[in-house]
Amino acid sequence: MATIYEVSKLAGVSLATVSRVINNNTRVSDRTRLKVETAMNELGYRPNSIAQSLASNRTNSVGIMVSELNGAFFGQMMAGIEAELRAAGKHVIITTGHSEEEKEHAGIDFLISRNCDALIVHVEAIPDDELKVLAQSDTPIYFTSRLIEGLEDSCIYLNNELGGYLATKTVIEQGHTNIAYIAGPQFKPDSQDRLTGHKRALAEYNLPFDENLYFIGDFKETGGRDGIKQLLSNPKPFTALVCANDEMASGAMTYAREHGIALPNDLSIIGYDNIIFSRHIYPKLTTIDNPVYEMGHMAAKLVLKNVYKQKDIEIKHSFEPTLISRDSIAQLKP
Amino acid sequence: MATIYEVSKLAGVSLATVSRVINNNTRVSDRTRLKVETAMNELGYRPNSIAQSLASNRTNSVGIMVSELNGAFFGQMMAGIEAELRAAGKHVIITTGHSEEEKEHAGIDFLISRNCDALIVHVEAIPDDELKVLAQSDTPIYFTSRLIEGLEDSCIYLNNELGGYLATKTVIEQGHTNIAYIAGPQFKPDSQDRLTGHKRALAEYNLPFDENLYFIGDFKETGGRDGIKQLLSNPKPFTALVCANDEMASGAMTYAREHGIALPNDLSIIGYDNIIFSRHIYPKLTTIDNPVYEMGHMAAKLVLKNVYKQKDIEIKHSFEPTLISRDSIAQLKP
DNA sequence: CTGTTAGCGCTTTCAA
DNA sequence: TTGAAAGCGCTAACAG
Repeated sequence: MATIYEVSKLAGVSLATVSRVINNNTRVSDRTRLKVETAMNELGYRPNSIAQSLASNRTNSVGIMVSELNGAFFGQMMAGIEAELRAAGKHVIITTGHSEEEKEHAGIDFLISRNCDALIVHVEAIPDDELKVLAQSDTPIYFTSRLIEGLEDSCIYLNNELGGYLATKTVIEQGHTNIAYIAGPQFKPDSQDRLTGHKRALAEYNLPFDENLYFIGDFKETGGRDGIKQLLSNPKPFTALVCANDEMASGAMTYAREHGIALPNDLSIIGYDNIIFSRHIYPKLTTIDNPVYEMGHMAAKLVLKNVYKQKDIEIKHSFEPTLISRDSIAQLKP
Repeated sequence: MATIYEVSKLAGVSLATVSRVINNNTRVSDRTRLKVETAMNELGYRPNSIAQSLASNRTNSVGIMVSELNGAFFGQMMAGIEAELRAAGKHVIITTGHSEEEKEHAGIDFLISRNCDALIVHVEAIPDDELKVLAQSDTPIYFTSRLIEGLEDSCIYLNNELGGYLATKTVIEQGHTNIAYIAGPQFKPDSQDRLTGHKRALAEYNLPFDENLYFIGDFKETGGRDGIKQLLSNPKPFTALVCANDEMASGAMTYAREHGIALPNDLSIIGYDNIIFSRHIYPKLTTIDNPVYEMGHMAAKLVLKNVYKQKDIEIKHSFEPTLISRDSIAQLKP
């Protein structure tokens, strides 16, 4: 591979000049630039990005940590981030945290050690105060789907409390009063907030929160299956089921159907996230839209603005969930 | 951030010695090693991976290119690769090709320019001969889900012809003779092979291939919708529908149900890939298992063995698809 | 507008 | 077993 040195020799200029044309540094005469470019083409020269990074202390790469590489939610998130960053000539290094505190720490350490210019991370297990410590690091770090007190400017988040409220309110307004709830893992802030919203809606309509109608799932299909199974075995009957995400709703629907429960007539179900396949399951799932893709974009923009100093970028930190009405909720006839 | 130089001063040894303990180079006395390690801890020293890369000409990173970041198929692929590589202390740089020739070229160029030690790519648009040229590059490059003549040792692939054959044979054996087929984009080798298998099964049972029962989709839900809509409007009736992937099968199912077609009694449907949600749609989709996760693992192992010279790794280049029987096929009563 | 010259932080001969 | 020293390929003052 040709180096900058060979280019400079062939073009009859100095190293510095070659470097200037590589970096589009303005102060190069057109004639010189042409000479250099010709030499570069002739040699098939391509800058060594490692050397560039070492010398400039910039890698043009941003580290991403998601919980899982597969899974519709994180797919959307990554896609949103990558699209924006790539368009700006930056690239992403992706790693996973698997929602485990230790692995999340390892992932962040790893990304920092790769000299990323910035990090965009979706952390679920590490508590807020440790995050605040991490945020002191030389590497700027931004958080998705999470609002950390004191670090608001580094967060892009969804109003999950509102989403949880919306979901439950929606079924209540269809006449349901016996409403079961399958929550996500309670160490995850998202899950907590959604649950809080659920309780607020209940309270608003003077409905009690009943432990017999409550189950904590794992945010996966199995959580939905296990949840509805448990709920069905409790003494308390219910006509509606609110799930803290679409995967669990899907799992619950499959189980319900297998056990002769007609959907949505015998049981109304609402999900959360509006992941791609929610409209392809049967009945089509009514759910709460979580604009993950847009949030991914915004997180990337935040980096572009703060770290790469791009101008004219508007940042929106807080996103609002919206109701997506489809076919999985039946109006309860009195 | 502390550098190796400061560590060497504090430990009272040379740079070279510090470097040796970083790299577990054997020839260091225990006493010296201890001194150095103490100094490293004291300074909170962490090697600068960029500098390491520049000096050693090794980045410990492997570049991955997939078509999409979201999508169940690629999620599985990435997860398989990353899990294996990460366990070996290597990491991944991920980029996308979007199944477009130009973008795929750009993606590969980009990864090479990042000095990846190797590439694992899922290319769909670039033709074989260009791939052979790319394979000459200094950066070793491996291919998933594709068999390129002359580059067999660099490929991890599925026998898609067999899968296509299996799918169609399965519905034939349930008594169906009027079988529609929704193919994937025909520039993709996978799609071609699956179609070839379909035709072989047809031929084996002396069934004609009828253009009226054939549609080319886009491998997405919309392809399935558009496909079945078109097929239904053709004069030729059919009792079974073979889809070249699960997404399209799902789209077709949704459309069919919306139009009063009972599944699977009025129409049997079989998919391909066995992506996660295929078991959660209704009716549960009978499909052909595509062991993407395992293939991802294997691609990573190939890199570990060939590039990082790890011993005792068994490589399997060719994978076989298998039938996953679920509920979307009905036996045709004569 | 262009060239000179220090490094960036580390690895890797080569000698000792 | 250890150290000295020459780069890896490039950027970024600074001087001209």
